Amino acid sequence: MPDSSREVAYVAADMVVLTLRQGVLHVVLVRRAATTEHGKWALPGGFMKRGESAEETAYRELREEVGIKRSEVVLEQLKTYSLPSRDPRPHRVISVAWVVLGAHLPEVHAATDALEAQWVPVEEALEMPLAFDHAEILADGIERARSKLEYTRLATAFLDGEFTMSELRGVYEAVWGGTLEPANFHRKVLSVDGFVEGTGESRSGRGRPAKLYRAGSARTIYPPLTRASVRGDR
Amino acid sequence: MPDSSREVAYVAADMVVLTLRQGVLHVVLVRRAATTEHGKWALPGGFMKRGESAEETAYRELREEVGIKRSEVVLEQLKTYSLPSRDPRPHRVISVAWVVLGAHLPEVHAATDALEAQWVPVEEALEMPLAFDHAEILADGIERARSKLEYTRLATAFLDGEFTMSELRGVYEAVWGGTLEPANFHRKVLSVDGFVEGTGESRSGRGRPAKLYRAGSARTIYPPLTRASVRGDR
DNA sequence: ATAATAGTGTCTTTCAGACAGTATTAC
DNA sequence: GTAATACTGTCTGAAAGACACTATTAT
Repeated sequence: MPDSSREVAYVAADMVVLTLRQGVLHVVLVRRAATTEHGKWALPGGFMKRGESAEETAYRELREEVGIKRSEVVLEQLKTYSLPSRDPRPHRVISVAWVVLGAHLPEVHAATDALEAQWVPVEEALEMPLAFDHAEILADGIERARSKLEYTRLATAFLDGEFTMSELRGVYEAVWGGTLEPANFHRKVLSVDGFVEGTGESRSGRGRPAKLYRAGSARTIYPPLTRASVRGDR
Repeated sequence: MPDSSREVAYVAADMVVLTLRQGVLHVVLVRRAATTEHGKWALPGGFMKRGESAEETAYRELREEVGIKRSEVVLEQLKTYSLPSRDPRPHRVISVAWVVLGAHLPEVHAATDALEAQWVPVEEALEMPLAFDHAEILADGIERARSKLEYTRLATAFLDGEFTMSELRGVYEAVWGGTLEPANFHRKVLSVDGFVEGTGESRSGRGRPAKLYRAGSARTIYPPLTRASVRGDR
């Protein structure tokens, strides 16, 4: 390539990995072992290797850094962060950020490039100082998850293959913060074509058994569910 | 950087530049002068230079390649394309794509790195074979513009500082394809707090003078306008 | 039976869509 | 005046939110 004024950059994939734990939205944070920003909390992520796409980098780092398998999660590209000031190292590093959603994701363990890795409630994580521009990425990622719940079936990515209506409502309540009126939620979800489909089975718990559903074929929900309907808890 | 398995990449900014011309949505395409994909139609774009962010690259290329000034447009980051197969050259090139919206953008002229540059109606452009993965980027960009009109004030980016309700409706009709019921559109827009604000002035045309509005302070529109309400023209 | 959870019915209000009708200009 | 465009009023139907009520289980 002739023009040496062109920048050459390392490409990182950084991930906002979200799951529900005891009904609370959590995100994975790792404490950095590398010398740059050593000891600081950060989002998990790593560098794109030769021949990889950024998406493959994300999947690989999920497995290597936090022990999460490709089949357990749904990936959604968030945004690319490219300010020269975002990384103090002399070479340029741009970050392609991802939102990663999964059901019952396992405990995370620190791999080689982290001193520590753990699930942190997002409300706490949003208050923590993070390495690089990861606080901004985290905030953008949470907001993306919140808004995508409105008009896509994405909430089902937080649940197993079969789930109850209460569990689905619980996802919305956890991600949006607050409560939703059960009757109206129920009616709304069933009125949207392809959002969920009944399995015919039920699951017994403390009270009346709940019908089970699985994710339907619709990718988007119209008309959307709206955050306007959350009732101010939390 | 010790690990040589890390990929190093050139970073391109490619742009889906949209404007309305005689009520029809148009996009800028350029015919490539470079040897790679020579002569093919492509989205305007170029490589990130040293010390630039990808956003600055986009603004610079807009000016250099198609003669559009920063103040004339609104930029919105679309997505990053990073498949190794997306560029035939031996070094990696990833593209950070942008959607660019402007009012009455000028005729475009081919700069040094293009044989030709012109405004093309998007319906035509979507049918054209384009260089690299630009056909996919274009389709994604159009869809982004269409969906963002629903729940943001973005439509005003296609208009001058002061505009009539008909002009605003014309933006929606051009981008979505079809017609909207004028009375309902009018009522809806005015019912959304901060979407537009009246200037007190009017503009005379062939019929009754139309009140002028300017963009309001709201960034998002709630409840959204919906594409469901377009009446099937086109 | 009671508590607990799941699910239904129904009332009210809001708002979108249709469309008839009025207002203000150019000619 | 007429044509053209801008704007308003009003009816109807769909759907959201509130909430009372019924259903089915475990204990």
